[in-house]
Amino acid sequence: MFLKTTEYALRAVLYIARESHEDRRVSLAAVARAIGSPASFTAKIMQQLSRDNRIVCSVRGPGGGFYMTPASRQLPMQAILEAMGEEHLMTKCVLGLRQCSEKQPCPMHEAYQPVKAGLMRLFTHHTIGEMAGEPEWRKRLQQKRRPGLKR
Amino acid sequence: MFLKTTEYALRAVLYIARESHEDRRVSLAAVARAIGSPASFTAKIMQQLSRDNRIVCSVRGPGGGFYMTPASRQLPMQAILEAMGEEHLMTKCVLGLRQCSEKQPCPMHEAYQPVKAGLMRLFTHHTIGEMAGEPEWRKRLQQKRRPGLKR
DNA sequence: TGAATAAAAGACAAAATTATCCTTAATTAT
DNA sequence: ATAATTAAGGATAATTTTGTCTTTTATTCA
Ligand code: FES
Ligand code: FES
Repeated sequence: MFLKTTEYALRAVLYIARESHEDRRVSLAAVARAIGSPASFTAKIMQQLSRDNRIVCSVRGPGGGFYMTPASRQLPMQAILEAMGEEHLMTKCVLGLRQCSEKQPCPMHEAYQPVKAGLMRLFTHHTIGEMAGEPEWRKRLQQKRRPGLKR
Repeated sequence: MFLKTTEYALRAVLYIARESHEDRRVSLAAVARAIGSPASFTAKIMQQLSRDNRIVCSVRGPGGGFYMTPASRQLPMQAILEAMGEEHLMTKCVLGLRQCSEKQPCPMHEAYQPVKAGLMRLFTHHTIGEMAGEPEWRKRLQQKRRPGLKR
């Protein structure tokens, strides 16, 4: 579905949102650990996410790290996709045609419509803060290491 | 969503299904033209799709080309994904975690469920032949060339 | 002020995907 | 049989994505 970069971004933002809700600022290392992605790669992703402090804010130096303001936690999930340049995935044609519309529908368009609508709804009708929600069973953000795979 | 390879595959199969319904066999060149993908790349994809004649059948030599049997047109769309090794996309976690299940749901799992179900339904409840259907407005499989982009 | 810390930025490397080209094998028609 | 046609297969290249490493900049604290 999404690029790995974007998947990491979604996981990272949800993690930071949760920590920020408890007024905790988190380091790059902590984010990487929490979402199970390589630290130096995570760094690049965090740069995209904290550009202009649009989604997450960053502070350098001792005790620094990343956090989200209550305001940015009110952003729709879509904002993460936009920051990663993958918002088109919600609206693109399932066959990869340049545009998806009723005007010139592809053979799958009609049947795909509900899925597309669901995707759009998923990312526009839920805020980051809401998705990051508190219930214990919503905590999973890191996959268990695949045994015998270094890193 | 899918790899470009898979998008091409979906378009190619739908095209061939339609032609086969009219008892026409189509050449590689015709397929590439119809779906707007580079011919030599399309060749590779066709190889995957005609391996063991599982989805499309191929015949070499003059007048040769590709076609689908009525039986293979009865296959669910999913079969194309399987042939391309992308069937996991229907069931994978939207955050990219290794497994997606109620047992260990990610923060988006609940909200994502309807989309996932829709995706699965889309590819399991529709046959290739059905998707390739006849109505005029279902004919679009090729995107107009982007002006000023060589190929 | 100076040293330590942590993210930003940039250069580079590896891997996967996308794409091209050339040779081979199968089939048909002459 | 031979030549022509068409897909299969293999090698290689370009591009994009993914990942690493090093240097720089900002911030804090002693
Ligand atoms: S045009 Fe293909 S899904 Fe809408
Ligand atoms: S566990 Fe993430 S979508 Fe199901």
